[in-house]
Amino acid sequence: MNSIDVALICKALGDSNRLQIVKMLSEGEKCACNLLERFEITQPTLSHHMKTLCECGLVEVRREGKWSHYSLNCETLAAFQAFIGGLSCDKKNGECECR
Amino acid sequence: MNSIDVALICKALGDSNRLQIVKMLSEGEKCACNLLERFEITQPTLSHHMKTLCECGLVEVRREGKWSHYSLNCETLAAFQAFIGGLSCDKKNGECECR
DNA sequence: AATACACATTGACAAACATCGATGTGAATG
DNA sequence: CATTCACATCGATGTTTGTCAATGTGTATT
Repeated sequence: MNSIDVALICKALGDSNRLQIVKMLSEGEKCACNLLERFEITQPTLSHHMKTLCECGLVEVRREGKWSHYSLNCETLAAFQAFIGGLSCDKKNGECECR
Repeated sequence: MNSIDVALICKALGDSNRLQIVKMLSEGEKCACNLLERFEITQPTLSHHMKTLCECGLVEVRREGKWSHYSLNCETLAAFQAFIGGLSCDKKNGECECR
């Protein structure tokens, strides 16, 4: 997973509502109407957020009749977790090479 | 670490330049001028990005004479990694309860 | 003290974004 | 077939954001 993909996912998670949605999906698959119940946003806004989450690859949708079931994409989530988990806070090599 | 803090960090990482900066800081402390060399942005823009990264707590600064040395904040990074790492893609509980 | 350097702040602006009401679409139901 | 339901799309709007040129601030150097 390259940096552009990671940045897209981070941008998607940078909205509080979308982060909450992802947290809910972390508990298991949810349909749109169940998600909508838990937020103080309108249905078009939720639909827009789900589109954003799907487009970055973090969320996938399973259509069944009238309903849309959303869940986290295992492959994307694992790659994203690997990227974030790979960051280190070591302070080594602190010399400034200016001038 | 609560969801608002995580969303702030994600928003900060949602810009490609800032994500690249964080990746560089993951290799060790860097001063602003060394960071500036590696991006095609002006100095005020870099300064603005560093402020964003510091305000979400992910980056900390050490001033030394004319130079500002930036590095990742271990505590914040660990908490963020724990949050992201805690997300699960299990598909359990997929029943839609709409009507 | 005058100058040069490293970085921050300000002000401006175009682009992107979150949100909503209105409307469209496809599936189920009567 | 008309209606209802679940969800997507469209168009509009106010807000946020990334970027830059200009300028300010504090430190080192001459």
